[in-house]
Amino acid sequence: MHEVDDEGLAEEFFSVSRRLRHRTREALLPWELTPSLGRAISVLTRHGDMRPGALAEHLRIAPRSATEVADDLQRLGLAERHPDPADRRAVIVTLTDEGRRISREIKAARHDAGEQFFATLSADDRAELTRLLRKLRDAGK
Amino acid sequence: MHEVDDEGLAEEFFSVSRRLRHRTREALLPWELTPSLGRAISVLTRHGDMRPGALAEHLRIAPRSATEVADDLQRLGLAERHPDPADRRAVIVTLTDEGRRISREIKAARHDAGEQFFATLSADDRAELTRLLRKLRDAGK
DNA sequence: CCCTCATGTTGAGGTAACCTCAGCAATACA
DNA sequence: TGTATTGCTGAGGTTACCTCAACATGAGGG
Repeated sequence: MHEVDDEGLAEEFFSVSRRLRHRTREALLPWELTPSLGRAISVLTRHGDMRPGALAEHLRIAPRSATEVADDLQRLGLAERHPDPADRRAVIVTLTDEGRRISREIKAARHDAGEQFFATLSADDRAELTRLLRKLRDAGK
Repeated sequence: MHEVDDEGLAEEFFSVSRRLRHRTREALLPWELTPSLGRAISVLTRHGDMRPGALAEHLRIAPRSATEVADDLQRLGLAERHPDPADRRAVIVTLTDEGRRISREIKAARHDAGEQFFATLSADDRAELTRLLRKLRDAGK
């Protein structure tokens, strides 16, 4: 019954996070996709085509970095850039048919990987973890 | 009241983890230390001088990467390498006086940063989170 | 004592996933 | 119409890892 060590809490976090990334990477290996591209595809699937800036917001990365993500997706033939009819400065990143196909495939794989990784936890624990993470994510804007 | 989405759980994790890293980095800014060096110092302080291999285990990174961490600490004058008297293949990484001094200083700063980051959570929530992270960390060896 | 195998560290070289800064084009606004 | 803002991207970092292979040393068998 010792007090909670917050420094250690952060360390636990990093440690678990790195392991999770490893697992996710393995799960995506059959498609030669990195975790970050997997996340991007999943955002595009869930929220529909969007501009790089919006993608950046969803992924919580700098706008410039979303350009890179779009580049990679495009290079893999999973996404395309189209001019935004509403604003000639902007482009819209859209998933290709292939992108959508892959998206469906990896969704299952990723779900399994998540399942496996978080399977140590009971359904209640997972719900609890989700609640705690949301709190941390939403804190400070 | 919608069901828990495991894919999202992983995403939450990455998102929160990156934010935590940002915060930690800011906290260590006065000492020009990166989070990973901060962690290394804290391991050396808590568990005493050790060989790179052991450091790698504690940090859960590849042995080769611990060499790099040791390099950086040495370059900053915070650690030194000494031959292991028990095994001439090995070296022992020891904190310098400066290293120990810094260690004490940043311990407080890091604690504060952790405090601040996890302050959103109640004491109970923090305990709960620690429990969940330990479970995840210890799962699979 | 030698041979082989395992262990500890490190050089070389690579990667993912970010970042900032500056520039260009287009839009919004006063 | 001039100025500020917005959206994207080129250029050029950086961090924190990784693998692979070399090299020295140590440990155990015969």
